Amino acid sequence: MSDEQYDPQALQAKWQQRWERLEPYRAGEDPADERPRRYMLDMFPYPSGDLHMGHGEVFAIGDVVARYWFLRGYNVLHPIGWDSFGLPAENAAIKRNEHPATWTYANIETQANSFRRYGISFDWSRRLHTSDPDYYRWNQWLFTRFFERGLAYRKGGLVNWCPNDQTVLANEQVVNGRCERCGAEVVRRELTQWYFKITDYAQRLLDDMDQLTHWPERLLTMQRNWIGRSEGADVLFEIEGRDEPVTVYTTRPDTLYGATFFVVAADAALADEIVTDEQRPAFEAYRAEVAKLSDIERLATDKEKTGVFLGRHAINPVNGERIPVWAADYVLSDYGHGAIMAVPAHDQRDLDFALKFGLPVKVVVHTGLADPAETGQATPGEGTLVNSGPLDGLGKAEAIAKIVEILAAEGRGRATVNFRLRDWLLSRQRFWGTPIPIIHCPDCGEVPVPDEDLPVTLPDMRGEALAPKGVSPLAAAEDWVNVACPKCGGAAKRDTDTMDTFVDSSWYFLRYTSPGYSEGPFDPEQVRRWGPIDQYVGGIEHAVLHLLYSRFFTKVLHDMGMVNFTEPFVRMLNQGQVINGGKAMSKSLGNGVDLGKQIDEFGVDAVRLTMIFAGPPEDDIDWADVSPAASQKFLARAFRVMAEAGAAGAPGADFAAGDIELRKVTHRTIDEVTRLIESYRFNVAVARMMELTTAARRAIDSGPGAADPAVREAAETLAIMLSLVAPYAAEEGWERLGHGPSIARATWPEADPSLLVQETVTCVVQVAGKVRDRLEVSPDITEDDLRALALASDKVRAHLSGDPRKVIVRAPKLVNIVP
RNA sequence: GCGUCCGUGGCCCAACCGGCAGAGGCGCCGGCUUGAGGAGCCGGAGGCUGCGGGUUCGAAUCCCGCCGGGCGCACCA
Repeated sequence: MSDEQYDPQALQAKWQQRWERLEPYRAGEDPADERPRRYMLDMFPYPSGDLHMGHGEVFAIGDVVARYWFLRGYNVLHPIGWDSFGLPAENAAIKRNEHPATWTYANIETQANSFRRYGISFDWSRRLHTSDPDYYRWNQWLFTRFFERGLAYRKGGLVNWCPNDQTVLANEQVVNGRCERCGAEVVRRELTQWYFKITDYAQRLLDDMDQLTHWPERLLTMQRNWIGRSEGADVLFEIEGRDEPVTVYTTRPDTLYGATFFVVAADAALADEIVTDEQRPAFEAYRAEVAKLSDIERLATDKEKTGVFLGRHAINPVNGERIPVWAADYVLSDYGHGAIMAVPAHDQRDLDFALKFGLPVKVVVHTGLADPAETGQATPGEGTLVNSGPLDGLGKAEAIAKIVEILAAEGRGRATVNFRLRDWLLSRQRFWGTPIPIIHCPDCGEVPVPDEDLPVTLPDMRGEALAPKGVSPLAAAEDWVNVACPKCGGAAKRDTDTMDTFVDSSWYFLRYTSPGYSEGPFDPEQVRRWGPIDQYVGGIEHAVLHLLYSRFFTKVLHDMGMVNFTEPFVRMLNQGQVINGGKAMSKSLGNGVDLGKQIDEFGVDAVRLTMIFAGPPEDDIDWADVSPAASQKFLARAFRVMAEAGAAGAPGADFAAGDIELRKVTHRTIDEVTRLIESYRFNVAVARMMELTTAARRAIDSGPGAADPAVREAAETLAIMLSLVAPYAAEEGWERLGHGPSIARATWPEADPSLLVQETVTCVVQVAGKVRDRLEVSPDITEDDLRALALASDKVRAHLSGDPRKVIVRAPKLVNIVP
């Protein structure tokens, strides 16, 4: 019976080769192809080495969906590519004294081979690598378009600097004061950098979330928090001795009468401008102190308030009161206007500051709570306005409306909206990325490289030349840097920074629709045909990185008339992590599990099945809790059913002649698995496949036997359903059942409704909520009949002493009698 | 601290709209098979659904409060 042995490695060798020849997963390109289209995408990998367990999970999940769509008859686009620019390649190049491309493309080949073995249903013909000049030239082209529209600009300011990676970072890449990539503490530096004006799209990024009805709620919440919209008012304060008034932003203009001091961000230009000569030494000392703090120290919530008096006073516009102006680091220079009015009675931060420096506290909202000056607890809640002139007696909402009206009439303020979101800092002082296509000309300024000169390719640099020096390595490539200005022809220099690699990934999903296109980043016709992406699968860690940036890019491209939708990803699934023993796998813990070794030991199918069966796709998988060996056992069992059924008969049997009991199981399974796959409960779907396998096994051993058409029907059904998760076993089983390759071209089975109806159902009869009897009844029994039947039951009557008070009938499944 | 999701046999996990707590897997125990082991096949045990209250004829499911955990936010005025 060795013929029915399940030998995963042999099947892999056999079918991987055949699939490569058959290409069953190529997206249909024929414009006359009438099949409905679906676009399935997994977040493309960074080629850091071979594929790891995390990849194994994402791609196994995505493949269930893609393969299901193939079987449902869709024209499916399921592409793969590599996010191949980035720091690790550069670091490897320095260490090995070679070009970053060497390491990068070697890893890509390794991963591509592993993907092929892993049996993912990719359309390999659309493969792309973001580090190819053919790809990154379009980054440059897009950058130029953004620049022309004022969406890419350069400005100076304090930026996040990673001392380990020796480059600046976007706000999104700083997590709790640490570099998102390497974990080093980020410091702040004053630098001139390129930005994308994502803040122009803040409101739309928020509004269009209405379209994202198939995104996980927590992901939307993260983006909402990140964008951080708030409503409030701008209020103008005069500063004694300064001509222009200073604007502050507040969400509580109703508390304006309670402002007892004024705070300017210590690092804001305004502080430096208005500090008096007398206070300057103290201010400068303070500012230097603050500059030394890391983000982690600065943002510690339990940190004591610090600050320094600037020697000046501001005038409260509503009552003319003189209030002292301080500098402090709890006010941020890049939010609002970098200055605030402080209302210590009703804002905890202001109160902490006031109590520390002995500043007055004035209650203007009566909340019924104790005096903040006494308790140290600010009262930020609602109440009735007091000590506030025309606002007295009003509630919060009325007071805000009224004060805004008054301020507006006097030209001293207006209602406004603010966002926490900052512009996207995109320049990086590293080599292995897309050169920014700008030429700096002493006469013409920032001149974009003309489209016909794109791509600006990277100069050939390797090894030590790439070592981080705090400025881009490109600056050292003099032949490359020095160019003629495209406008005036004079001597000029290229910008030496490269783009954040998140630029690359912000539009790659559009390129897949026409990867060879040379007239633009993508063929708008093909994007219309395939887009937007029906299902995207990837990690939640990209919530306010890649997923936010891609949404922004899509909107800009929409405004440019290049795409016909405003949201790129219709449905989003965040898979969980693969962990081991309750902890993330890591080298330092020594608890890593190697995907390749798991596959060597258990086979691709068993590893994939384990990933899918472990639990809901968004849950973490603890590899210590699951059993690839058990998966392999199940696959062997399923395989034997297919092989035995195949050996006992031929395709085309009349299923209707088969064993009715098994047929019912098969069709109930089809019905349930279809629903389970469509609702993404893949783990439960696998459980149903296991049951079907058991039922078929029983039919072979102790029922009608392997030759019964119902057994064949069950086996064929099993093969097709199993192919979503275990393509090798399924494909071989399909062949044993007498079908030609590939199972990817088979049709998803349909349940016969006549086989789903049950002749009888078990009705539970309860007395006072306790089960006392079970009745076999017809599914369409009437309530009255069921009630009579239940009351006639001896077992029920044994628990009744007289007439029941109430009888609840839920035909046909339940009767509850209340005695 | 605030918000949010979650807590079901020893373990991973099911349970449609509130209606018999258990589908599937791991582990454990037993039987058949085998020279033995493994594999295979068949069967079994195992629970106050985190705790306390409430709504209901009926609660794992809905509501409130605790306890424990995950995630997010946390000087953004």
